Amino acid sequence: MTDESATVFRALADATRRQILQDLHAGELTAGAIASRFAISGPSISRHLSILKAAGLVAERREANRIFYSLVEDRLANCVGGFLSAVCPEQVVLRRRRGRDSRKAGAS
Amino acid sequence: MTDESATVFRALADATRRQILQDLHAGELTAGAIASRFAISGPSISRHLSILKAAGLVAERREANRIFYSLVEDRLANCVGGFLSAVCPEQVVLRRRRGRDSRKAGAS
DNA sequence: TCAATGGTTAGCTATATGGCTAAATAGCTA
DNA sequence: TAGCTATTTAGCCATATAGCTAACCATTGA
Repeated sequence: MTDESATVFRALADATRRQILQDLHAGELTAGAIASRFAISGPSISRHLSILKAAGLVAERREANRIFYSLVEDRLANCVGGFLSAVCPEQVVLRRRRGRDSRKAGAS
Repeated sequence: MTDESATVFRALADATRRQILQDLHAGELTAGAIASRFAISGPSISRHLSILKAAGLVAERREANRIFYSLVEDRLANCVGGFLSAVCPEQVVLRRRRGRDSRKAGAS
């Protein structure tokens, strides 16, 4: 919890990974489908996906011989939105957080 | 505009820089005052500040022989909040953006 | 069991990053 | 001008990052 968001911000530092997250907003995609959207090699995309997964920003689901990746919106919203709330709370509003600390979010 | 937020996300990738931004939320600070909060050398902090400045996340103001740094909240909110709005709009709300598209923000 | 497809892991290279110390610059004050 | 404080710039070093190709699992289907 303390500094655990570091992996998230590190993951967001790369433009390809940010684009992957954006692409996943429309719905889950296979690794191959994701790779086909970029001009870089499959293995490189695979590594990007593993970084996103390690950061908790995506989840994977295996079906037959392909792997579907999907966005973990809560994770992104909580980490990044949490940071924004700490640095410029006047400009951003987090919608009620779901999950582990939903009961603490009693503020107006 | 296009991919100009890259410098912002790159700047946010480092924990020291995120902490500096957070510290600046309380008000402007001199480079020395900022440096004294960390266990790393002054020159290193100076470089972090130049990266934040290049990203447009902080502004500097010279007074006598010290330099005061201050947070540029709009920049942070627009870049990062803009990304969140694109990836997980259901979870985050951007309060009215000031500046270039303020007239489009007719919401309450 | 073999081959084909979809992905990942290994190993390599080049560049970027972040930290340090030493030296330079900026702005006072004597 | 000299000297002092505040901060940045210049080099240097070690590690991290991102890309590539080649090789290795995993799953399905003949």
